Amino acid sequence: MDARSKTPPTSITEVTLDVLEDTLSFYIRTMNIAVSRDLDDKLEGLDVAKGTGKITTLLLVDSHPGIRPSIIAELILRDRSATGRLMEQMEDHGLITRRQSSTDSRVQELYITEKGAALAARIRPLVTEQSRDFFKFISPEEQQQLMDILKRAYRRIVGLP
Amino acid sequence: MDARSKTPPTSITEVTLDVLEDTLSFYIRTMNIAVSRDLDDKLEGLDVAKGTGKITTLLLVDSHPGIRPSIIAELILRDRSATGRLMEQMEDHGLITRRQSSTDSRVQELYITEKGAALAARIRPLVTEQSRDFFKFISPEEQQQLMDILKRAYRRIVGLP
DNA sequence: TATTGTTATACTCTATAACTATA
DNA sequence: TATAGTTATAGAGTATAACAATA
Repeated sequence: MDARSKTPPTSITEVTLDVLEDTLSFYIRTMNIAVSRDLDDKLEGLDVAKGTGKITTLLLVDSHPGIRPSIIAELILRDRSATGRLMEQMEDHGLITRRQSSTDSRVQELYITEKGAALAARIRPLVTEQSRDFFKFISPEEQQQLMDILKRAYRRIVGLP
Repeated sequence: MDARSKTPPTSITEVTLDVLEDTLSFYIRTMNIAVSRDLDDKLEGLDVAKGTGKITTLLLVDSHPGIRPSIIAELILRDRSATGRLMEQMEDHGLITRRQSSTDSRVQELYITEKGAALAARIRPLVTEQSRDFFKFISPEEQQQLMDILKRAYRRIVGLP
């Protein structure tokens, strides 16, 4: 059988997504676009909007003073070069500071600034709320299911127990 | 209480993700990075690697001859300008052709080429397999659960019933 | 020899706005 | 006045490779 249609579709309701209809990675990828766009809107103008990594970095540095860029790199799934540029950008914005470690001069220690701490405090509720609101039409039980499974996947991929 | 640690962590296992630990959008965004990277690897050199949209476009045009760019734009969550550039790129690669509609000269009809059809046939199993393999460590039942929920979210966002 | 971080490059995506042509 | 598609631009992310300094 062939799913090919005879006349061109004139509305999205006449379209099927071919094999993507049942492909989990397709939904992850498209939902990422939607949820990231919504998050950017909610954080507009806030110095951590746009792109993945800024929020995680800010919260990690705030919660773990002295954390190293290479650890953040592993957790946000970026390489060291991308992470380095991210740190530089956040330092330029006055959110974090970088210090050379006294015990191993190759490594840097990251510390939050006052401005960074204030921003962290401000975005924590926003980030939580955005996720909850965005998935509002999915029941809390299913949201939890979804998160449990994805959390397991994430932890496995970054190498957490 | 304060989750702040006293000494800098030296391994990712000593780190907690702050509020992101329980934030669904965080996991969607990070899993997107991982799954997209893996998909790019699996499709390396294949003219549809890199970026979301090329695969969907190729399969949609193959399954729905004469489909319009604006319909594809809605389904891949891009605006018309981004979609237009995507169409141009795929036409340059000889995968699709664009024709002006005879009934409404504003709209274009997209058609697959021989080369495009061959590529579509080739990637269909690859795309399905990639998703299955990538989430192999999650049980088939849970994969299905995950997909059902995300599919519902996707359909709601693009405005499908 | 491995690790941490830097630099450079080239490519792609994203968002916005202004524009043409047609309905 | 609304719709389909184009063009231009600025900002961001991504991948890769080569590099310096240190362990």
